[in-house]
Amino acid sequence: MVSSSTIRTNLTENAALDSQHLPALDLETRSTQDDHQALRLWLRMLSCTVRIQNEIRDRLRREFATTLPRFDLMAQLERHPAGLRMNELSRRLMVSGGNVTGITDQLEHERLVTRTLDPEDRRALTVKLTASGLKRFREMAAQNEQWTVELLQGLNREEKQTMLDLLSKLKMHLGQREHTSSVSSSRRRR
Amino acid sequence: MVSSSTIRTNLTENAALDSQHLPALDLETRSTQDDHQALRLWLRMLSCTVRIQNEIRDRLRREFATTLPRFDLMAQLERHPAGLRMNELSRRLMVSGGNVTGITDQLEHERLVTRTLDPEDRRALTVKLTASGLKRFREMAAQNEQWTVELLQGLNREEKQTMLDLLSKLKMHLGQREHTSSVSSSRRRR
DNA sequence: ACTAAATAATTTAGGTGTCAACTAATTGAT
DNA sequence: ATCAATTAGTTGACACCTAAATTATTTAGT
Repeated sequence: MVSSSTIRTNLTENAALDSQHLPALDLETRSTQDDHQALRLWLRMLSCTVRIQNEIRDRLRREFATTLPRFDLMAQLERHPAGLRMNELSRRLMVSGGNVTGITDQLEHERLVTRTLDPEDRRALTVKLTASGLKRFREMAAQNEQWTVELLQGLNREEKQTMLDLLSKLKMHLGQREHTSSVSSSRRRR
Repeated sequence: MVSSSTIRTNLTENAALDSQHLPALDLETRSTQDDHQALRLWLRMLSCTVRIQNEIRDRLRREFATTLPRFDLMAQLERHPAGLRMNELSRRLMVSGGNVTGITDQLEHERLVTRTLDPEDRRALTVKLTASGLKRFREMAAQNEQWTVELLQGLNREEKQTMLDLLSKLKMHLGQREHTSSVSSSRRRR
């Protein structure tokens, strides 16, 4: 559901010390320990993601003269042959509407997608892949899949599955927090 | 070691189906299965990272009127009170040198860092936090740590540790691949 | 010593990203 | 039926980010 975006976050990891089992700790130190654990996990996650993303960005540029945002937008359209509206793309790619406008402009100019007026709702547009857009995307997608396999080789099948499961859990909780936080934050601000 | 950056990558996850144990599969289908597994893992990782990053970016903007790249650069400087040179910052933040120039410009203008000439090497500059920069950073860092604890609440202590370990392993392999790939890619291209 | 190669930092051009302000169309409460 | 509020999309201003070119300095091979 996310889309190609530039990850930007604080990465300040401190290698080494991956304490395997933490035996009973003084309860007072526990919360600070947990804090550091969360921060370290976040930084390491970000670090890995940025590395992989930078590598894939480079390869897309060198091999296909394109960019990640374009690729991601096309990926969404490939899964939805009937086309998607701008706001749907924005939601799925997790970027702002203005951003989607810009990327769609590029792709339209390259004749890889089309914008068509929605007869149901004259405010809306439907974006679709063109035939050549689809063809181009499939070439890139095949390569992209191989690249991710290569880049994630460091983990074996079981490890990948474990991580996938943990990330699912995390994602679910992030999704839940979404509403409560937007309510509380808008309340906070007015 | 990474720094705040904008993650940009293809996210196209398909919710559901987190098959827990995969019993003996037809060997022929195995490789494709693995491919999809790697791709799904990558997309889910990206999805989670982008969400967390977006949330932290928003909070930094609202509460401190700053940005992630600025925060990340300051975080590096806080760990190195003697200061860092531009190329070191670039390496640690995993962004281009030109980018570091721009962010440093901003922070210097806000009087949060200083650039001083390195007497040892007249090409080089040393960037340091100012007193007010350090004060400001510590306020933000405390909040930032609380935010990450909150955002990663979805995983318990053991789960966070597992994920940290898996990411360490992944990161190590990514680091190893670095050389071989840069060699092979430069060889490929000329 | 001299000069070619390497290194540190900046600049430039262009894509990506945000937010906030805007236009146009639709919805919905009276 | 009307008109305020909402929704879809675009635009503008500005920050970030990269790759490639540029300047200035240092290093190293002869």
